[in-house]
Amino acid sequence: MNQTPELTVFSSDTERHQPIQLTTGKNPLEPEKLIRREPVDPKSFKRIIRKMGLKVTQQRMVILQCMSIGRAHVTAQEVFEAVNSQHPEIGFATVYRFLRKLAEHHLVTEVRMGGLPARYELTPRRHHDHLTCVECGQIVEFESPQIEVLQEGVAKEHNFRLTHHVLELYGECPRCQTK
Amino acid sequence: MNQTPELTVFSSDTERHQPIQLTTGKNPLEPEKLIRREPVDPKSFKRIIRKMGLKVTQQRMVILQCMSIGRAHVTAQEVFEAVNSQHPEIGFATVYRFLRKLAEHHLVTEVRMGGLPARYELTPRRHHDHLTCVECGQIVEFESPQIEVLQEGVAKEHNFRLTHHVLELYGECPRCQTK
DNA sequence: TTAAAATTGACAATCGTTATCAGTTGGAAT
DNA sequence: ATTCCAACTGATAACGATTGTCAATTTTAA
Repeated sequence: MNQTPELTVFSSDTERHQPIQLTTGKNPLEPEKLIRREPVDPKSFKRIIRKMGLKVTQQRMVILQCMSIGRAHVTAQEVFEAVNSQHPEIGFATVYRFLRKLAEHHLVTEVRMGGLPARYELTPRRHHDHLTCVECGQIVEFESPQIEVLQEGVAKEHNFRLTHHVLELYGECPRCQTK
Repeated sequence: MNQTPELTVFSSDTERHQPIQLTTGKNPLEPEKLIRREPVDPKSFKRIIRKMGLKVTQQRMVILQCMSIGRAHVTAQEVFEAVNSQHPEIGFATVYRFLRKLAEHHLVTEVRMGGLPARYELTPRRHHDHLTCVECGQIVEFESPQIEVLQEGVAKEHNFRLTHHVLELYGECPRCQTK
C-alpha cells in the first residue's frame, strides 16, 4: 500500500534548519538509528499532506520537518518538544492530532511497548520488528521473513485472515551485559 | 521457573460458588477459552499466597477464586467487577495491587495489546502467544516453537541476551470474515 | 475576495494506573 | 488467648497519556 518513500527525506537548501535533537528528559535512550537522508524541498511535505486529503498548514509543515530529523522512534511528547523549541505557538494537541492522522494514513507507525507512551516512526519502506534493550532502551530493528512466513501459517491454521502483527523482542544489549 | 500449576485449579465441594461471568460492559468479547478444571479446596490459594511471602487475607482469597473461573484473559476492571458483585466491600485498589503482586511472582501474565487496558491471564504451563480478531476481540492462543527458535537466532545475531518477547497476531476470525 | 469548511490552541475531560494515608487486620511472639 | 507491629486495606487523590470541546483563526475552492 502507501509505503511512501517521500517522508524519508528532508528540507531544502534555501531554508537552514539546525538539527533538532529529539530527546527524552526522563528516559534518555542510548544512541540509536538516526534519520539522515538526502535533503529535499518542502514541496514534498505539501504533496504528502495533500495526498492525505488535508489542508497544508504551517504547523503541519513544521511537524513533518521535525520528524524527518533526529531519532527514529519518538514519542508525541518528544515531537512536541522539538516543534515547540522552534515554534512555541504550536500546541500539543495539534502535534497529537497530526500524528494520529499520519498513523491513519500509514505514513507513520505507532509502536507501543508495555505501558510506555507510544512511539512513532516513519513507516519503513520494508517491514521490520524491534529488539529492545530492557536496560538502556536501545532499539534495534530487524527483519525476519522466515518468522513472517510462520506467522501466516499460524493464522491459516486457525482460518484467520492476518491483518498485522506486533513482534517485540526484549533482552540485554551487548553493552549492558558487560556492565 | 515458577510455572505453578496450582493456580489452574479451583474451589472445594464444601463451598458452593456460582460461576461468575467475567464480562466487559463496553467491549463484550466473543466466547473464548474459559478456565474450567477439577475443583480444589481453598487451601491451595493459601499456599499460593504464602509462597509469595504475603499475608492470607479474605480479599486475596476472593480475588483468586474469581480469577480461577470464567474468561481466560481479563482486565483488572473485569476482575474487580466479579469480585465486587460478591463482595462490594472490596476495593478497586486492592484488586489492582494484588494483580501486580501476582504478576511480579509470575503467577499471572500481563498481556498488553495496543493502547487497550492490560489483560491478565493465569500464567500458562506452556508459553504461548495470541492471535486476536480485530473485529470481535476473540483471542486464540497458539504455540510456535519454530518462531521461538528464530527469535533466539535474531537475538544472537545482535548479541542480545533475550529475556522475553511479545508476539500478537491480528486478523479476522473465520466467523467475522463471513459477515 | 469571499465564504464555507477545516484547523488550531487552550484547556478540560477521560482513561488506566499508581501513590498516599489513616484505619484495620493477620499472624508471630508472648 | 492476648498483644503488637508490620502488612494490608479502602477511599481518594494524583498521575501521565491521550482525547474531546469550542471559540477563534486559517486554508482553499469558487
